[in-house]
Amino acid sequence: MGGDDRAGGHRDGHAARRRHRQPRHVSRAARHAVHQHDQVRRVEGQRRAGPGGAPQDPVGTRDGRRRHRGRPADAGTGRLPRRHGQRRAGAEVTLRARGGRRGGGRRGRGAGARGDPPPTRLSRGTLSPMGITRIQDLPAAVGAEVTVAGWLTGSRSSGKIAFLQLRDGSGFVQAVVSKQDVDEATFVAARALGQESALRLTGVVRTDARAPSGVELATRSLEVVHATSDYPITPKEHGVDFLADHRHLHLRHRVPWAILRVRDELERGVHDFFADHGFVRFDAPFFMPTAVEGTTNLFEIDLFDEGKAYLSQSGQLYAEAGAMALGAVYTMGPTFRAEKSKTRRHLLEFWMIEPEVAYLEHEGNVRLQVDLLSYLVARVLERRGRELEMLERDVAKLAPAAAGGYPVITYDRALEILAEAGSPIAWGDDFGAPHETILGEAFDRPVVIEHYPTSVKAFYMEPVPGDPSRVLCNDVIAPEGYGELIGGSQRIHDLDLLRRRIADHGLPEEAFSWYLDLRRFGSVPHSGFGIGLERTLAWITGVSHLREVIPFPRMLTRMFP
RNA sequence: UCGGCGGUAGCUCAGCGGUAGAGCGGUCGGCUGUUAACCGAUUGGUCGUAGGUUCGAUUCCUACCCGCCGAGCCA
Repeated sequence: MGGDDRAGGHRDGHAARRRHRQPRHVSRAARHAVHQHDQVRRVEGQRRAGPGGAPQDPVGTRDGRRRHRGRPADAGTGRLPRRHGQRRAGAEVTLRARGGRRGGGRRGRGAGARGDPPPTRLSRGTLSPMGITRIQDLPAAVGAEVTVAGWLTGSRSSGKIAFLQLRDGSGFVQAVVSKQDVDEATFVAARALGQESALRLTGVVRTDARAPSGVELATRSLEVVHATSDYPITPKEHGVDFLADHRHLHLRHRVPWAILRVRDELERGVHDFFADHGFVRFDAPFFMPTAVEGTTNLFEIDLFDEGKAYLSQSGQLYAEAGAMALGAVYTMGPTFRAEKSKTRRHLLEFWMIEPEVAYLEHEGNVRLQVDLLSYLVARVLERRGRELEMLERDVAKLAPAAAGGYPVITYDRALEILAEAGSPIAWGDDFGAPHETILGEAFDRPVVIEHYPTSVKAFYMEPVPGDPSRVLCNDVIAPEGYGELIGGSQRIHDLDLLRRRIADHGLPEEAFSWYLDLRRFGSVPHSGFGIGLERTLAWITGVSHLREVIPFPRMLTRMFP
C-alpha cells in the first residue's frame, strides 16, 4: 500500500510529502486471515510456475506476518558437515568422472594450471561462463547434456533417488540424482549437501511433468564448489526482523529474486523511455551546499574545515539548469530524507527519477507523466509476467494503468470526492494518508490531481493563470491504496515572482543565486516531475512495504546489513 | 513524538505463581519420483534488561531497552 512520498512528492512540495496512504481499515484479525489466505494461494501459485519457474517462497513473506502456513520454498537438506572425508571423497570421484570430459588438473592452483577456460570468460551474448548453461535456457536445451553452476535451495531424498532444487540466479530447476546413474560416492555426496551449497552439476535436460518447472536435469555428475552447512534461512516462516538481519542472504530467495528482477525491468524501462523521447540523462549532485529549507530533514555531512554539506533530497533544481542546457533531461539516483518516519512507505534512502523539460508547460507535463507510467506498467506486464505471477500479483488490476487514459481531476474536485466518501477536508488543507487512499481507490488506474492550493506547495511552482491561489502542479496517485507515485509542476520562470516566493517562504536568496540566474538568462517556461522508484515498484509488484523492493533498505531502525 | 501490539529453542509460536512445550530446522536411521515429502529416533532454552511483590517469578507489578503496525513528522 502506501506510496512513497519520496515518490515524487518531495520535489514538488510538502504536500506531496504528506500523503501517506493508510491501509484499508481492517482489523488485525481480518488482515491475518487475509494473509493466511494468501498463503494458500501462494502454494497453488507455485504449482503453476512455468518453465524455469519455481515454487513460491514464503520465506520471502511480503509483510512478515505469515506464519505457520507458509510452505518453505527452499527445503533444507541434509548437510555434509563433520564428514569432510566423505564429502571430499565424493567430490573427487566426481572430478575424476568429469576429468575425461574437461581435462585433468582442474584442481590445480592458479589459472595457468587449469585445463578449462577461466570461469570469468563469458561466452558471447550471455552471462554464462564458457561451458555453463543458465537455468533460464534449459527449456531450449531438452535432450542435451549441460552443466549448470549454481546453489542448492533444497533437497529431498530416499534411499535410491535424490531431488536437488537448484538456482543459479537466472532461474530455478530440479536435478534428479538416481543411485543407478551415478557412482556411490556421488550419490552419498548429493544427499549430504546442505542448503545453499554451491555446485556445478552436469546432466541431461529432460521434460517431466513432475518437475516443478517442467524440465529437470538427470544428473550424471556433480562437483561441490563449496559445501555449506547451517544456512540460517531455513525452510520455515521467518519474521521481518530476522529476514532483515539476513537480507544479504534473503536476496537469494524467490520473492526478493522476483521483485529485484522487476525492479531491473522498471529501471531499464525508464532509461529506454527517456532515450526514446530525446531526453539526456543528467546526473545531479548528491552533496548539496546549503540547507534550502532548514536542516531538519537533511542528513548533514562534515566537510572538514569547509563546514557542512547535506545529502540531496532532490536533484530538481539542478535538473532545471540541465534542461536549459540540454533541452530535456532526467536524473535518476538515490535521495536522502532524514525523517523519523516509521511506515511501510518511507525509507531514509530511496531512488527517484526527475525529468525536467524546457518549454514544456503543465498540460504537456501531465501527458508526459501518464505516458511514462503507462509505458512502464505495460512493459513490466509484458516482460516480467512470470515474476509477477511468482509474486501473485493480480495483473488484471494493472491492465488499466498500462492502457493509459488516466483521469485528471482538480484539487477542488478531489475535495468533493473526499466529502462524498465521508472524509471531508477544508480547502487549503493537504491530503493525509487516508485521503490519498480514498482518492486512489476511486479509480481503476492512477489518477492525476492538479491545481493544488499555492499555500501547500513548494515555492517554485507557477501560479494558475488568473488564479494566484492555485499552482500549475499535479500529483499522480495510484489505485489500491499505494498512494502518491508522482509529484510535478510547471516552474516559475519569472525572476521577480520567483524572488518574491523565495522571500515569502523565508528562504535565503543567496542560496538560490545560481538558481535565479536561470531566470535571468534566457528564462523559459519549463516543467518537470519526480517519480519514486520504490513506490512505483511496490505498486506494480503488489508488495506492501518499501523495504522489500530495494536490495538493502535504509530505515530508522534498519542500517544493517 | 503519540497510540496499539509484541520480545520464550536456530526459526515460527503456545504456555504457566511451583525453575518450559509444539512444529519446523539440525543430527542419525529408513524409504526409487519427491513437490511444505513421509516414517522413527535424537538434539536443542541466561523465557529482552533491571528492580519489586512472593516461600517461590518465565508467569504478577514498575521502569527501561528493542521491534512491529498505524498516525504524526516529512522543498
